[in-house]
Amino acid sequence: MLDFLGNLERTHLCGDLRAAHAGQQVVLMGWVNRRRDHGNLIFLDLRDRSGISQIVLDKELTPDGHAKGEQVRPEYVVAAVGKVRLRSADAINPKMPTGEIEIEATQLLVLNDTRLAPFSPAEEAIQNEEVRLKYRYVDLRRAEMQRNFRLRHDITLAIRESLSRQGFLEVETPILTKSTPEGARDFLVPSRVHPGEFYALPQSPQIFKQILMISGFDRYFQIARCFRDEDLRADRQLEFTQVDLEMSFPRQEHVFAVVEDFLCAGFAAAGVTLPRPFPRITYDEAMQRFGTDKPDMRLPGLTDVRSAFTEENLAALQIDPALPIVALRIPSVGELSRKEREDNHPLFDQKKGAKFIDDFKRLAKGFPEAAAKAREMAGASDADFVVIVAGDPAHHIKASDTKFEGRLSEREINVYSAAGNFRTELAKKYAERHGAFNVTDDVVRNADPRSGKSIDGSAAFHPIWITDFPMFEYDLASGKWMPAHHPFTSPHEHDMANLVSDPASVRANCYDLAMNGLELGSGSIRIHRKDVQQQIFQSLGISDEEARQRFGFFLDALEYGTPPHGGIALGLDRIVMLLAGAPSLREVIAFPKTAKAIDLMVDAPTTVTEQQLKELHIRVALKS
RNA sequence: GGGGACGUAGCUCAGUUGGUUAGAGCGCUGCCCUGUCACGGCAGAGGUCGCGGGUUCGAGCCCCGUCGUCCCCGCCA
Repeated sequence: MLDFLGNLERTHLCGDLRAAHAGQQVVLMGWVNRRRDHGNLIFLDLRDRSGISQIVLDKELTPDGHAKGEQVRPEYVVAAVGKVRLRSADAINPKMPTGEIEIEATQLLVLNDTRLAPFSPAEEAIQNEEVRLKYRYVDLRRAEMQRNFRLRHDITLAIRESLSRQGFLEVETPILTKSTPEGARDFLVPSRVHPGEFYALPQSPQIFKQILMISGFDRYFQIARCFRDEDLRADRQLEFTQVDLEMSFPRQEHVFAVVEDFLCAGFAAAGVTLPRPFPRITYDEAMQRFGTDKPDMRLPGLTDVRSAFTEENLAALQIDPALPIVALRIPSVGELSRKEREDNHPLFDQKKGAKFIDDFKRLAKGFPEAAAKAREMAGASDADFVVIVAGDPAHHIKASDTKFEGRLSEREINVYSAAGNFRTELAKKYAERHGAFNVTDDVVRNADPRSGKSIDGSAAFHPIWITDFPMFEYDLASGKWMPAHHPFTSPHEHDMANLVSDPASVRANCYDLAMNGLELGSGSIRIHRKDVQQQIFQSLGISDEEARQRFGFFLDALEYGTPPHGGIALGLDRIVMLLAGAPSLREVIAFPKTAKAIDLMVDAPTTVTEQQLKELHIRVALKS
């Protein structure tokens, strides 16, 4: 028999009670986390979003409440009325924040019962992701998930406040809009009113925010939902949230300062101090030092070990002397057996025209000096695992040989990136041995978001700006230069003259923010002049007609007094994921989709009725 | 589109070389218990071994297919 709430009002949250509340009359409401029945004495752990308090139901004190206590089961929703009392010294539970007190109940109301869920929110996460997502409402009751979403709220709020303080205005842009030029597949929404025509969901508010600059808003931001119809990953969902911003008359410096301010504010909200300014490196430097444009700096970078080898060495080892020769080092891995090393070989990307040497014993037999010098240059101790990565003359891949003074060629980048990818994969595999990621786990675990205290995150989180990306990338398949970014990215002013003649030499005025091996965001100074925009379209092989059809409205807008402007967008979900120490975005998104793009709780997507299709002028033609 | 891992009770898992009636812990149900907090004790229920097909005297185990979840490549500036 269930009780009505009546006039009863909750006075406190379960997790807030302390010894100081002793003697106070309280009313708590929540879920039965656990029940311990000792016959004439029953303990209930009552849980709400704040935590847990112990309710004592004594048959002598409250025969009625005790009788209800016998009937309740875990996850029943109850209200407990009673007095806070200090526990006797031997009954104190030091493991609980509320362990010094308990509620001596005078009344227990059973507000609702429950079906038995397939798992208990009182426990750790179960392994079965399918069940967790189907019963997401139960999963979200778990303390860990409650913590993640409170963290997400705190971070988002701090970011909003920071941007508002810096003069940014939050403006909402349409969800039903037109295909945007972000390169991913669009989600389309059929128009009922306009047969055969479709809206697209935004991949980002890109064009709208640029137009807001033309409109004179000067500084815009939005915590914006974005949609991309691409396959999912642990760090990629179909819909995700970006901290999106744009500002007028900026130099790159200004964008960096704004981002560093709000990101530090977000980290501070999570109880972590991030030192400023963030370090910066160019794209070429990032490739040389880490073999990737999103370096994880918690591990040693790549070392140029060319000088460890003589020309004869290189010839004997069949290494291309014209390409980089680098060593990657994973600390404290210990000596690997031949089988262990061979198991690692699939982790090396064969398609980059590079080869590797991971058998130092063998190398030392043939080339003792080179082997010793290479290890020494890489700063390797005996326990460190070192791999040499170099160009393979036997597997010369198709790539551009175009080489500009002071810039990396495509081939060089390929060798670096083969080394960088191998480094990342090995680092993941041997994480337990080198322990370089533990510092991040420790900081995340010890951070106390709402305490007002902040712990030093400088060793745990490594933000880094990557600048001076190439404007174009050589596409092996088509043999053409393709845009590396969306077509509104401004080239460097002094590279502008080479746009058509030497596309490979042109650097883009864009930048990425990376942290711990994750791309957090990406932005650029935009093109604000119609003549430059036309040149870019031309060099990208986009015809006037196509440009007009896809973004004619935007080209028009550009002609009406467009200020120089630029901005950036950071993945909010990823920021929260890092600070929650979560292995997947699903842990920080309330209702995420599976790797096959299914929402298991609501069961979406589904077919729709013929009537709905008819109204939308849609006919479905499935491949048989 | 491709590669890999997993799928046995509600959950976490074990299951030997293919061999009788498929096990454990937790959870669940009932009874007992006034100081537990992962309470304890006694008793009990609970299985289409993801699904379909095949091999075999015999399949949880072998083979083929399929479905689902996860991870990765492609894709996502």
